[in-house]
Amino acid sequence: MIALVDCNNFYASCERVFCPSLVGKPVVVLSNNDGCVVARSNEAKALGVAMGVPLFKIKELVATENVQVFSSNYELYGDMSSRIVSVLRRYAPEIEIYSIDESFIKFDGVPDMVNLSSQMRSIVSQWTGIPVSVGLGDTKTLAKIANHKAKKKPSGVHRTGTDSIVDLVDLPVDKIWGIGSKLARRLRSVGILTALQLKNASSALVRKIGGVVMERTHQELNGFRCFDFDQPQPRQNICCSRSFGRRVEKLEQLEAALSSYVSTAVRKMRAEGSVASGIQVFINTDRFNKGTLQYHNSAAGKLPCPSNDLLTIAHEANRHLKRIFREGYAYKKVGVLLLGLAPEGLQQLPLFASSVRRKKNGRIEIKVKRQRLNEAIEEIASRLGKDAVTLGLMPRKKSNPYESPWHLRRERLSPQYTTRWEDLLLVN
DNA sequence: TCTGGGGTCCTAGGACCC
DNA sequence: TCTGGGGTCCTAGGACCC
Repeated sequence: MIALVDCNNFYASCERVFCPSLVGKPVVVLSNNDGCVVARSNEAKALGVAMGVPLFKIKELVATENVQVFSSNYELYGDMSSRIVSVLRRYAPEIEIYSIDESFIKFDGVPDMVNLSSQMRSIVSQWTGIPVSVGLGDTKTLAKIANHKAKKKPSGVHRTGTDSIVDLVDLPVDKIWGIGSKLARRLRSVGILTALQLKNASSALVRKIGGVVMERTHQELNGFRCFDFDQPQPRQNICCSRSFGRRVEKLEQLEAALSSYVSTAVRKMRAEGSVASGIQVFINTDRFNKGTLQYHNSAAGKLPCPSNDLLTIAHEANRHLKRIFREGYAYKKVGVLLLGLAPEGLQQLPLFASSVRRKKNGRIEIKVKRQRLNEAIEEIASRLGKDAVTLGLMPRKKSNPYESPWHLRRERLSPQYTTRWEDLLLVN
């Protein structure tokens, strides 16, 4: 049996834990730059606030209904997420963290799963303050469907079997995990509208319409596991990009933003102990602003040799940016991807690299000085915060973030209750 | 005025090999 | 008239997920 534990309205619930006066009120959490709604409390859903709607489109509703609006506080949500996982681990021989608010748990051979799930659910709630729902099924796909049903039950726990006709008969195909809008449209065109119809369709037909991907989903609906538990793998790619608070036209400002994103991406990569073999840089104008000239382009290339050296990568990124930058556009976004990630130490060294030395003990040492520099940067950042040491291209933090137009808008940010001493709540 | 960010997997097609 | 068969690797693009 597989359980899917999913936090209810996760970001909105996190805000509530430390601000109980929000309980019972409509709460929404916004995407970066305070752009779109990405989480809603039940009360906000009841008011008709749609997932992904831009804030400016619901401004009136926010005012008339007194909707509580928050910027994304990823420091808080990330920390709450790991607390929840640590509670789940007490119950779970095997757990796969699927996203910031969802985990799969393997419970093969455990009797009375429903009872255990209820227990687990109330402990998570008691210890972290976050409400979760638990879906149970023989496959991940069925556990997902069960979770869907669990969300609507007061008990918050539901089991879906391959024989649970009632769970499948009225479930539209696009609500199935792995079936998005495109595949759903193709299925509807051959008269398959519900999960039950898909389950009972022939493998050949499913294969023809949706390829091997949908065939796996089809198998899973019939109780055959196709998606196993993944071991946490180091990532293959790391991407860092942001939309700007305002439009940006100057190359220097794009360079500043890009080098800041490169720093973030390289920090993540180094934390995973990986090196990148290539990078890609992309820039976009504002696709929503039809009135202005549009331009989007990207440039990619291999690094001279696989590396996790900040200065090398920042330099390459900047070179790519210059290749694709065009004068006369109002840019909205820039980003960098680190590609072809592999564990450090396994990479092939360049044949004639002069910077490679062999030490007495036989270990190969690459660019010793640069390595020390990177370690020093990390050390400073870990003690004094990630903005304490920056590349020369990036302006130092200033009192008014809008002096550099690419900075994020985060006007409704709650405190980092659990990760910053200054933000700890005071109890009288 | 204002519309997010970060991933994975699969497939098709091109370039190349013998 | 008629032009093979089997591979690998890479990239771009599409589809999906949260």
